Amino acid sequence: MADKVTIADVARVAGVSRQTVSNVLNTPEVVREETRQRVLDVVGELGYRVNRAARQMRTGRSQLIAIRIDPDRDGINGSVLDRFLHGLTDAAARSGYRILLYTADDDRSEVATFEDLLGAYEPDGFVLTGTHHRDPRASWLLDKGVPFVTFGRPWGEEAAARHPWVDVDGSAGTAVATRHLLDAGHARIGFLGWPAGSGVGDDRREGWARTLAEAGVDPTGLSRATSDAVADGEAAARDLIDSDPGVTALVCVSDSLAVGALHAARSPGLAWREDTRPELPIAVIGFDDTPVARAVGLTSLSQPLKEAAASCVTLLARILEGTETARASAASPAHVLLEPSLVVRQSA
Amino acid sequence: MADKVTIADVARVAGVSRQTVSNVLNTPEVVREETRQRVLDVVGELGYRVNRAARQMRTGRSQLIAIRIDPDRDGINGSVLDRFLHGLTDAAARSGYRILLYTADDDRSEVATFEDLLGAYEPDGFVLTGTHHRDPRASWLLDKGVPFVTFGRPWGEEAAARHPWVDVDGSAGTAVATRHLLDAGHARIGFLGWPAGSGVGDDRREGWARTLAEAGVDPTGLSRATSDAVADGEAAARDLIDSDPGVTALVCVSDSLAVGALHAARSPGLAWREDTRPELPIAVIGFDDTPVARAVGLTSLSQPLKEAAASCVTLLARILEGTETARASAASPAHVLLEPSLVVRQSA
DNA sequence: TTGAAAGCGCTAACAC
DNA sequence: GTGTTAGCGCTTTCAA
Repeated sequence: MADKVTIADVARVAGVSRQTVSNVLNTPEVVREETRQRVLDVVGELGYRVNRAARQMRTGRSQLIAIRIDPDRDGINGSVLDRFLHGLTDAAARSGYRILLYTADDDRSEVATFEDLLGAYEPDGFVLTGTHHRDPRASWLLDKGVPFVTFGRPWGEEAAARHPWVDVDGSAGTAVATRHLLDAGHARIGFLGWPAGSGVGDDRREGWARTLAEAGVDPTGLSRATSDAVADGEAAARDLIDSDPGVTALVCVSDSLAVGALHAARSPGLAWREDTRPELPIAVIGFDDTPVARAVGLTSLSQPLKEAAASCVTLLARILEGTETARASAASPAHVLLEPSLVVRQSA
Repeated sequence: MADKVTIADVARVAGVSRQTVSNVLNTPEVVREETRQRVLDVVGELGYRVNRAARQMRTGRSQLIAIRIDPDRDGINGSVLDRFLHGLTDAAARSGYRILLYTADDDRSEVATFEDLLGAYEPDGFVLTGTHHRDPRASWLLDKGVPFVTFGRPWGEEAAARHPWVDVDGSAGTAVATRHLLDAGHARIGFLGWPAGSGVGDDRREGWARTLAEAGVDPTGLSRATSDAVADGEAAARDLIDSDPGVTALVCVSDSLAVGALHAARSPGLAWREDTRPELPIAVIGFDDTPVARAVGLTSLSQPLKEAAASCVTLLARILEGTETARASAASPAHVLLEPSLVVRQSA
């Protein structure tokens, strides 16, 4: 183990009392410049670092932010959360926090983990991801007055705006994608989405529908809903293309569905279409700009995950360090909405 | 915040001393069954949880395991570490530990982070990934006597076997892949790898070369080395195929290269080969079974990451909890070598 | 501006 | 088998 150097060692070497050292570290403005500098020198010299456990006992602050890590469900979209996690770890470190990981199988077990963590490690706050309608996790934390930020809007009406959040504007993203396709000469642009009811999915569909309508194209009948798997995306794309031969492009709610759509669009079964419009292959745009998109040349919408993570830390730190309490912030919670950007590749 | 309930509360309600409660929790065998049960009941009733910070001050143990999180470099292989991380978080929780995250840009800054972390949060141990020749991180931890396990063998001769490690047998994996191709009727099987010098890459190449040689095929000239990008894989595959028309299958060191190889294998430029052997398309096998492999139908070698993570925790916990010190374990460090498994898809 | 004392919640010794 | 004492390293009163 590293040789443990305490505040007493620093005090002794610098020839001051322990409290003076503590003051230099926590309230430097109260110490004379000369003393301050001498203490700081000794701190550097000895490689002193405040012991978090001891400080925590006095202040009740652990400098820990807890977040859940998921197994990548479908395997394709998993990478999104990972990039977010990296950004979070980075941003947290810069603000003097560290990230504590936990796993949970569902909302209920996650709440149980909250209790566990809060009782044992006492993280100062939580970052919640994958928020959804009537999220019991947010309610629980709100109830206990535990500081937290969500990456994802509070979709449920009831919980709306009762806690700070950071999100990426999905409908703005699909709007940009749709406009890109319109500009490229496509008119009948389809949408492959998830079943209605998921906040994220509905939001992304809305951006497509709105943009299409604005361009004078009726989106009715041009949308399909399916679960988030490559095979489902392929089937849905095929169905849509077959039912409406005028469709020349597809905007998808995820890269998983988009990869499936790409399979369908490039399949030999579609060869007959070459008669109809030989030089215009079916364009496909995905969402999330995952490694898979890069690998298969899929145009996709990229989320500014680094910025999102940094915003989460900023918002959380504001509650943690500011005068405002969790409850006070609940009165008028801050939020950040970021814009995704279109990464154009061969597929569109 | 959750209402803080201390050991004193439990003692009072149960009608025993604080120490007895502590004994029930830490050395239950020393307390009378009847008392033990009563105390446990009160603990459950009050929802008491030991405060880690306080315990840490006494015992010096934080119940924290630190690991670095990387930004996914090439984007494809990144998912491997993520699945490992999930498994680690899970396994650690089951053993009473939590995972603390940190980032670092290189070995030097990682060592600096070690010092920081050790001085402040005092993690009980580290899990190192991406080990390589002459790894300064392992030496530093070894030097300080800090417990750690590496996911990845100590490739350098000098550090060999001086610390516990867990790894997946890359050469066994490529051997299985090569044998699979041989069984399918392929003879001239190529290999797309990384430049010599990386332990992992050399190991994987070795498995292919050995198996091919065993089958009576001289591997000379059938191997190409390149950096780990899809485009590089495609170029290398094309080069290999062009230079040796007899090549009908490729084993690749990573899914990134394999995806590139797949592009080359399926490209129209190879149409002329149909004359040579119409019913035998060029087979490709990757390594890591990433989401990309699943998405593009690539046969690939899957690492047992969950088991690897669990083994890391087991090994670390043995040092942390056993009588053996970090130094003692350095004398004859335990290690675990796991076998990857072949996931067969359309590509081979 | 600096120093002395108290105590956060816990567990390792030791006494009972 | 159970209770008492002390102290981990720090910060927060309060006094000098």
